[in-house]
Amino acid sequence: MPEMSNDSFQRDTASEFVETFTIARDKFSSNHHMKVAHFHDFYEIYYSMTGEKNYFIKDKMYRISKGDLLFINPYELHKATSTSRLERERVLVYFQKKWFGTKSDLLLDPFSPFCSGSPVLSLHVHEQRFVEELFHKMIDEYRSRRRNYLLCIEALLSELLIFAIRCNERRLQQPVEEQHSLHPKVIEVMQYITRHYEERLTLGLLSEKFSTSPYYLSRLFKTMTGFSFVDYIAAVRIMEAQKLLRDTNQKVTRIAEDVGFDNLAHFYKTFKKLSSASPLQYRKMHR
DNA sequence: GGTGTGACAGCATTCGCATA
DNA sequence: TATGCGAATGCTGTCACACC
Repeated sequence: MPEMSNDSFQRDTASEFVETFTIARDKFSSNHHMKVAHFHDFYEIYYSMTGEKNYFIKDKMYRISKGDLLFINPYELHKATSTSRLERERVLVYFQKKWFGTKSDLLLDPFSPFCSGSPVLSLHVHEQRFVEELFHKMIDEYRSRRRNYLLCIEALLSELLIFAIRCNERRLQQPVEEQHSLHPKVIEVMQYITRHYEERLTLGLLSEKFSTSPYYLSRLFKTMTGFSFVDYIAAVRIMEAQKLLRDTNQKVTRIAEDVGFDNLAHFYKTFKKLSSASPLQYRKMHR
């Protein structure tokens, strides 16, 4: 495996704005965590080179270790937490569907890890070498900015996706190994929040509804998902608000109300925290 | 009027620890 | 594994104000 560059870019915040394509390989200590539940409007591919971490995606927790490829769709809620004290090394690829042009059909392939089976592909050693070589070439092109480098990266990314689709197809034909599921109570609570985000939701109300202690529910939620009860509710509400801002012409005040915020000032603060833009700025950026 | 921000008080949530 | 308690933290709602 050739030595890759140590590029880095702003990461693990919902503020990332990726216009076309970004790639980076970086190292970071176990102290580094995503601070909040996290989602964005671009595709993400994560490759783990060393270390271990738990990755919460949508409503499941996955244990990620060396040689694992992870595929995250736009607007999919995710958050990573470290499980070891060791330094970790990873490659991250972010790209927009529109940039990927006609090849974006690969994203919708029935065997694409973006849309079928588990979002995690655990690679054998020879497969890891192949994928790392592709990443190395992508990073080299990305850094050098030589003539037609984006076309070259597009071809390399297509090769990576085709490889992933074939791996996934083979895997789906074999007996499925169950991923790390969340505690049933946590799943129930999450599903309830997703269906009732516009209502008033407190730890007290939900612990009563699901016959458990608020202390225990709060702790269980944090342990299982990596983020707190209130973080999750805020993320679900802001995702819905973003959807309404993109797809409708409703006023911000109305949207805030519709997604469950009693208080407008609080809505603005939470929206900015998770989207790094005010509601109207967000609407302009996504129209 | 609609949008956006800051200060502040009250209280819901989280954390650390203990117990069954 | 599940729960409870006290203390600390920080989220939430209210109000005031500025800008367009």
